[in-house]
Amino acid sequence: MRYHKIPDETVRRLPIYLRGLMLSADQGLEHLSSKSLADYVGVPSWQIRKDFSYFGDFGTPGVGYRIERLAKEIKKILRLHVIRRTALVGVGDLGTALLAYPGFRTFGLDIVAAFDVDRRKIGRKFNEITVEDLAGIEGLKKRQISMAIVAVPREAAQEIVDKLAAAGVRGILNFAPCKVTAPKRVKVITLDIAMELARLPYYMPSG
Amino acid sequence: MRYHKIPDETVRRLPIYLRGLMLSADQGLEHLSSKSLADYVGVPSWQIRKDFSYFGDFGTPGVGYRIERLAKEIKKILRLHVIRRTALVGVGDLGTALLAYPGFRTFGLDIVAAFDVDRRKIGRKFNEITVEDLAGIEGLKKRQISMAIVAVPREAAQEIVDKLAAAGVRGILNFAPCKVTAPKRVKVITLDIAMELARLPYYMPSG
DNA sequence: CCATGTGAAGGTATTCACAGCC
DNA sequence: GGCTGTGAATACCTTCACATGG
Repeated sequence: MRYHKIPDETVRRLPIYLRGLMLSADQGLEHLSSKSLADYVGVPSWQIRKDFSYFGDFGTPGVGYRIERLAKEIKKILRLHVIRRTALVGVGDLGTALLAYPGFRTFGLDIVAAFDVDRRKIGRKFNEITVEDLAGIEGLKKRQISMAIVAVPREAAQEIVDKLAAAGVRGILNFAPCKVTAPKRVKVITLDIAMELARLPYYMPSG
Repeated sequence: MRYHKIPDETVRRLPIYLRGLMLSADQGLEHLSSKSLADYVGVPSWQIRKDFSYFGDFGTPGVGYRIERLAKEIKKILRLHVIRRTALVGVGDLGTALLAYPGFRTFGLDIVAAFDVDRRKIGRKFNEITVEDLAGIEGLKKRQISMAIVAVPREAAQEIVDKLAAAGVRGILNFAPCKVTAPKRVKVITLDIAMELARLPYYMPSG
């Protein structure tokens, strides 16, 4: 194996593999072939092997991959080997759902704070998390929170992103349906749910 | 302009453009240059022009694009020119949030039915939609519902997809964090929220 | 003169096929 | 025999530069 930059598309697939590996580990398996994983996650086996080849030799020909070891390595590459303390901004319908969503924990992502402007929500508890006033964002750095989820209306999104950037947050998952800009030191991923649904009809057979 | 297959990546961007165009139309604008749209949606102007070039000549050199006409054409390509009646399966935290989500309407997507197994939820009303028993899925075809959103736990997802496929649904947006299979006549897009967040640390400067 | 539309160039990701190893 | 790892071939997408047209 030689040095390779890991392609973005591979990075996008790594969490898929990771989930598959962790679920297999839960079932008590030790080894897994690229073919089995392929069946499980729905990515072709050659793609899986190619992807893994970018960052090391983890497989044994004739046997497969050592699940435990590979999972650990993928976590390290994705920088998920440490628990990521995450803040949620915007405790509306979507925000509340995200607070309750169990899937983040799987990846070592832990929502530890929630913020909202709405006075009626501040102080209320959702899933062990007490909603705080927006002003509290300033204290994120001290609380070692470096990631945030933005689930506020479109009009408020940019302002919130600015505040988060100022507070030292370095990664933001934005659910608001708009472009937001941030300093280079902050990575923003925008996830617009409606847009995923919007391209579904295009691919539906017979309109 | 000659015949071109529209690349998948372009299809992925079309809803972004569409939203930008509709918002510009709301502001009373009639024409828009690729440069202005670029600033607005965060996609380079040459990419926008290239994307539009795949399906026709809608621009006027020196002036820009006629917003109204282009928006209509994009809707037609994405097959969003008719209202899409959509069913929601799984009225948990996420499902409830999706029922309340205003963003779908923008694209002519209309959630008109909701299903759940939970007896306590059946009969309750969320946002004008009364939750029905899962068995009601069978009647989707008669009700002219051809799309569905799946927001159930992982374990139930495949079974629900099977039911939906049997009921004549042709497009499914799956929020369950797992691979699901469906007949070729049904297009499935899986959107795993946790996975988007999981690749954020990789791109965060300085870990 | 300004902005579109597009060939051509360049880059990136997917797919294949098979050598090499257990 | 079975499965990995990878160069090479292919397909796809992005980027550029500019001819073309209002």
